[in-house]
Amino acid sequence: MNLQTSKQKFIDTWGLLGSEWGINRSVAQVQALLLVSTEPISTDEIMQALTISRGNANMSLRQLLDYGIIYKKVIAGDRKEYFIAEKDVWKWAVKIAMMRKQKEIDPVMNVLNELKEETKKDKTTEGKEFYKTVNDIQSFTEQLCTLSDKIFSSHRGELLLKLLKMIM
Amino acid sequence: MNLQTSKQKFIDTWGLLGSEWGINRSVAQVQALLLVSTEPISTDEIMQALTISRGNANMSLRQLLDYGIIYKKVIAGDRKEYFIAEKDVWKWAVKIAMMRKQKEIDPVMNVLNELKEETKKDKTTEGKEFYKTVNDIQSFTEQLCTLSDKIFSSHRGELLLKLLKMIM
DNA sequence: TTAAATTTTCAATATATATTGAAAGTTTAG
DNA sequence: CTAAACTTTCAATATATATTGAAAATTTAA
Repeated sequence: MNLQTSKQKFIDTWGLLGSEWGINRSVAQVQALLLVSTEPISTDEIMQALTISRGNANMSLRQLLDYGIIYKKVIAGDRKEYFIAEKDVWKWAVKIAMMRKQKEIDPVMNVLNELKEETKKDKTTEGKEFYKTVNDIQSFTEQLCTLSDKIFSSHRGELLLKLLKMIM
Repeated sequence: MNLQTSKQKFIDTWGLLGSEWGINRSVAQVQALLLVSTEPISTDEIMQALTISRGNANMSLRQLLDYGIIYKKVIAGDRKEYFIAEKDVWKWAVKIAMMRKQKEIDPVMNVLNELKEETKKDKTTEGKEFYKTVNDIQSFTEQLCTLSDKIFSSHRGELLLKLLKMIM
């Protein structure tokens, strides 16, 4: 298998994983393509490499720029925009995790807190059971978020390595 | 807001979160409904409570049973099947995490390992760069999986609590 | 047995999500 | 300025995913 085929396999696999985890396939593929590109590439090159439309390529690039996991790169003497990927896995993984937490976990946590507040004073068995269920999920999630915040906010995972050593 | 309304809000929120993370909305809602039910409930009651079809209710229940996060409950003198949820958040969270790792992460890790194997001997700059990219992702993921395995395999999160204390 | 109750299956259908592509908007070289 | 190069937008369309519902299969009470 040659390198180009390997790169294609990487792009396809990454796209599939994304779609299984609620990240648009094209977006994941564009990130993958940029990750395995040695040179900055333009929208036209992305369209060609992934056989996607200009609109799709543009929207995927904007989303990745918003996430802060790819960058624009100016090429002297060329009007086109070129793009490169953040290559440090830690950096981009942290950004994706933070973004998804903020966009999807935090709103759920807010609802759970509201539900706790609303049922706190309910003294029926049913009310107390509901409160407990919500509270269990809420405090479990909070613990996981706290731990992952700590791990991700420590530079380049030194904390993770320390923790791994500690518990092995 | 009364308890029934709160329960409905919980079910809706849980269904939305599921769909954002690649878990079928109905499946997530059925789990949520069982989590907030004080009594075992039947397929018909689920259909009515969530206004979903018999086929959908049945398939969602089978999936949750497969995951091992809900159980069948026999009610004496009744031919119908009744269902209850695993209420221990740790237990069901671990099962969901393990299942998704096996189904979605492990196959990706296998591809990454294959790609490393295929490009290990490539001595071109491009080949070495690709190898590094794949290796970075692969070893990062491996570290996270190792840590989460340790946390999740320790009973009811005592390890998580220990880790949290340690790093605060 | 057998027939009513219950569960399962899956082709048809509906819904949600992703993608296209061309028109509109913006930027820049000359 | 202005026209070509380039980017963005978004209604139309295509694709993927979820859901239905009725027929088939299975189970069980009598």
